[in-house]
Amino acid sequence: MSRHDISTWPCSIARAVAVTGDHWTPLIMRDAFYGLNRFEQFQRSLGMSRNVLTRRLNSMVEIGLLERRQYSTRPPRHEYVVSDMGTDYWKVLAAMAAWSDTWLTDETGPPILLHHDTCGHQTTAKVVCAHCDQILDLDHISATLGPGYPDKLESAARATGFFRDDD
Amino acid sequence: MSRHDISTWPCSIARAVAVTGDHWTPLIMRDAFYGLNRFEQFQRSLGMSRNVLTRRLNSMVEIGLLERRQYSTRPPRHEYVVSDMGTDYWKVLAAMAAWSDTWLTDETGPPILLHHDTCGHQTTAKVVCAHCDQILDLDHISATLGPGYPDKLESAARATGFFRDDD
DNA sequence: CAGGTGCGTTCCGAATAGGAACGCACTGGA
DNA sequence: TCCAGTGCGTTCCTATTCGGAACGCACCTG
Repeated sequence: MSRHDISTWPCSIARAVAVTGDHWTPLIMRDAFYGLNRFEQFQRSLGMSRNVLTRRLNSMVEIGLLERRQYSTRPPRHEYVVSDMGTDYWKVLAAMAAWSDTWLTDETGPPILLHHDTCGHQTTAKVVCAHCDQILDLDHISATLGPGYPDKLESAARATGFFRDDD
Repeated sequence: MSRHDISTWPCSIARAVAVTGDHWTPLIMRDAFYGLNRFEQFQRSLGMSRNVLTRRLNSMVEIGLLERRQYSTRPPRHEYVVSDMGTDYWKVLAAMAAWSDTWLTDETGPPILLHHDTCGHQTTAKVVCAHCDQILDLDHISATLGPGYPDKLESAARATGFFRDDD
């Protein structure tokens, strides 16, 4: 593990990046949400190297984003279905798509539109406060050290000035 | 460019991944949101290789996530400040942190808590429909081809069965 | 029995990341 | 004036990963 291991940092974002922060994982999840679940489908859809896909699928199963399910015993064949953890990752992709459609789209408009069947309208994702439903504006957010922050690093973290005192 | 170029795919997620989908960009943005804006600060905070940081900062400026601003002429020194595009990327990180705190946290709890100054409560991000404010549940979302979808690929896309017809 | 499909594995060359050292312009203190 | 320290990169080398092509193997289908 000479490669950087950020999965144990006391930072939610670092932990998320450690498991989903490569080029393929979000795209594999996207395809899985679209209903793809077999090796060959992912490979054809993404055009990625087969050995890399093997590795990625294995680690996504290990992480818990996907579950490997056998659909044939002879020959043994598996499909990869989205777990609860994986389903919840949808919100990250939705936020990403909303950002992308705002900032990376040319004048022709977004390539794909989302339709919210519940309300019947075309939609994009909005990220709001889980408590008051207001948009989570960076200017009105502050961070405090949480229970999972390692004690031994606490004083160093406070020295950065990032964090307000706990209430 | 023998390396895979996904930035021109007709997919909002692929485009987002193409520009922010490496290990460091989300973490640099996090630090920038915390108020860091100089080379040395990022390097110390993240412990990453200096040449990689140079490359990443340059491409983030080129993409538009950060703006390079000179704060000293002799010697020429720049700082990297978050652009509007970068500020809006906050929602992706917030969604990522919410996901991470749900699924990647051990029993001690999340390392960092967010406090929403507007409503005065501790909070996490929630991803909702921009139109009706209901949670964007994957089961109630369908996709349609948007105006930016390349015509030449349209029939192939429809053949996948992913997309409902446009209204 | 020949060809096709599904799912990998293996091998190799190319690209990238990481680490350490260096360069250079300035600053601040002795 | 000199010397250490800081800020911001660049350069060079090695370790790792990626992409692509080929191969293997078990089945199915005509």
